[in-house]
Amino acid sequence: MPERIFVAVAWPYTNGPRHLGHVAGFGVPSDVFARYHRLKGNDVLMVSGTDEHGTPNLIQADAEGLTPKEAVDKYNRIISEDLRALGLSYDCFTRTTTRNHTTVVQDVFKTLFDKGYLIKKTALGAFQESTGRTLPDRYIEGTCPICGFPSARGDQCDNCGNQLDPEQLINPRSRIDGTRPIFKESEHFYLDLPAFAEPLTRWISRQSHWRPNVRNFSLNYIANLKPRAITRDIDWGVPIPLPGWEDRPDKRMYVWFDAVIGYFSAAVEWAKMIDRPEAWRDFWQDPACRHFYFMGKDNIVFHTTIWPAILLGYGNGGKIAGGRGEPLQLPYNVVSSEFLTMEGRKFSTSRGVAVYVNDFLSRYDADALRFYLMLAGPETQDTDFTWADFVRRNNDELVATWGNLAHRTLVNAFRRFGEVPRPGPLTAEDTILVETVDHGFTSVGEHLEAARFRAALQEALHLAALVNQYLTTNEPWKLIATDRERAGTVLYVALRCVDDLKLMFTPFVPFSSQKLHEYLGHDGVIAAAPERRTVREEDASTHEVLTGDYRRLAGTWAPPKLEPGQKLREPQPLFKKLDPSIVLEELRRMEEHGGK
RNA sequence: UGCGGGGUGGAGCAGCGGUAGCUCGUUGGGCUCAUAACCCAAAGGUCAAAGGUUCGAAUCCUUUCCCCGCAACCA
Repeated sequence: MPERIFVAVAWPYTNGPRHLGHVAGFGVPSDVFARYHRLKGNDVLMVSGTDEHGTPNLIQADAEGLTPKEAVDKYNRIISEDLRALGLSYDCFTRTTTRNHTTVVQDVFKTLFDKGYLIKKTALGAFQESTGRTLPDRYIEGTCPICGFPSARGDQCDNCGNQLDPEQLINPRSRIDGTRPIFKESEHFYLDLPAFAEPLTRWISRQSHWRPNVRNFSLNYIANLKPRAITRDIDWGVPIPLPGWEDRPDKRMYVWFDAVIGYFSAAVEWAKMIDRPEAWRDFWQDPACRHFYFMGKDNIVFHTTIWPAILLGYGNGGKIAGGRGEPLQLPYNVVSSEFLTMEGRKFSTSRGVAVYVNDFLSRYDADALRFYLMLAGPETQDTDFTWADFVRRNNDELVATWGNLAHRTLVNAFRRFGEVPRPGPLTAEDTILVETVDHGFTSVGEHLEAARFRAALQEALHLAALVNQYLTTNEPWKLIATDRERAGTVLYVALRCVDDLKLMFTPFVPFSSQKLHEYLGHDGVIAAAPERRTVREEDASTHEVLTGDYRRLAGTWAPPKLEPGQKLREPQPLFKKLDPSIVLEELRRMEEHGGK
């Protein structure tokens, strides 16, 4: 029976193009997961979008001499094009500046307010005089009152390590424009997190399938919950839907609050987009629908405590859910990644230690990157991206093991038979190989189910190696002269296995799997590509989303039928071998951009 | 500084009380349908450091060092 699977992917921030570290952590893993579930025949909804409000976006806009809207438009376009080119199959990759998102966020806010989960409090905040905007602690610097370090930040001194409050700094100044910040009292709404401590504790305690560290960490965090501000003094964000607040240009929702609600609003948008405006309920109000969240490790508690608290508070209330159906679903699991470093250093945009996705894809294939990230990426611990390792894994593992298997099998079969050969009687060895590879749907599938992507890919590669071994031992290219039927049988068995493996590799390397599908003489799509589409909203505004039709696939997560006599198409190598000289080239390129 | 995670051959990982194992890479040999797979052999680790428990420790305990995240109005 098909299951419903909701795949929620972290929202990239629009203050610049995204680099490999960003897509390594959540982009590619979530897509592999979604593609696997679709092949299994499950009903998948995968959503995300760009996170476009907040101070860093404003600062970026100022730096480029753009209005905030112009700047986020620009980066939304770049980022969504990157994700499309990577083949990330979102059902709805949208943005936080849409009409729909505003409506949903305001509904959640209003509902929490009506239910008494919001607290009004006054706190001392720092402001930039020129703009009247809040100045986050880390954007203030000054002389450390403890050690005298002249460039201590408002939250802590990098020299002596002491934590600070920004008003303690001597000669505080804004890191944005150098002016002296003003400290004044300001009134804000806080989410009453302690009110949810008990239900959250009960809920998390039951999540025995979470990784122990995620669970323990979250329980530990809940023990010290404090109310958390959800509004700010800023003019770029979702307006606060309360009398006396909604018309104030200087008060907006805090960006983290509006962004996290995107998981819900994007599903609502998707439902409208497919002209079934209630369809989001299938995913958000069906207790059997499992929600998987993909993010970097720095975001875990957000998704295990703060976001669930908002969902618990909202329940099935508000205008959107409208008192109908079940309360909104809580996360089933959070799949967090560790961090990727770049040639031994942290990614740093300002220091030029970064490889941007669009830049990377202008020279290398998406599948090569996807393969590398899933095999050597930061799944369970921080890992280092090096160009040398990228080249090696591409050439020695992707090209040599899987690409070569597919190619040698196809080339031999195509040249000698032109079609899938009709097999004679299968030997015990033939049968065992086919059964072993068929079993991959179980073994690889179990790993994917549990989000153990590296293990899943290794298992598929291992099976490919077995088929390589089989071919070498049975030598159909020699048999062809003496025993054409046996040669055909061996090639049939190998093609059968390649057809199996094609499906197992599809979630990882969709572009080449689709090509292979066609070389094998099949029709239809097994790896649907996302596309950008324009959405028009009620207020006539438009924006672009990344979406696609992924529901009618010409393949399922099970041994396919490969009919003898099916015409093969002329094969081409699936992957490109990389010249080792690119390692130096890329390192030089990085240095030119300031990386040292 | 607190809390949590991690430090095992060149890389990625497994082992979690009985004197280190897997995959890839490296070196030498064989074979060759193929974007060279496959086969055979070999090199390479004082398991971050020190102390302790034990007949015996990557494996348990203590301390230290290093990396990372959270605490910190960063999203």
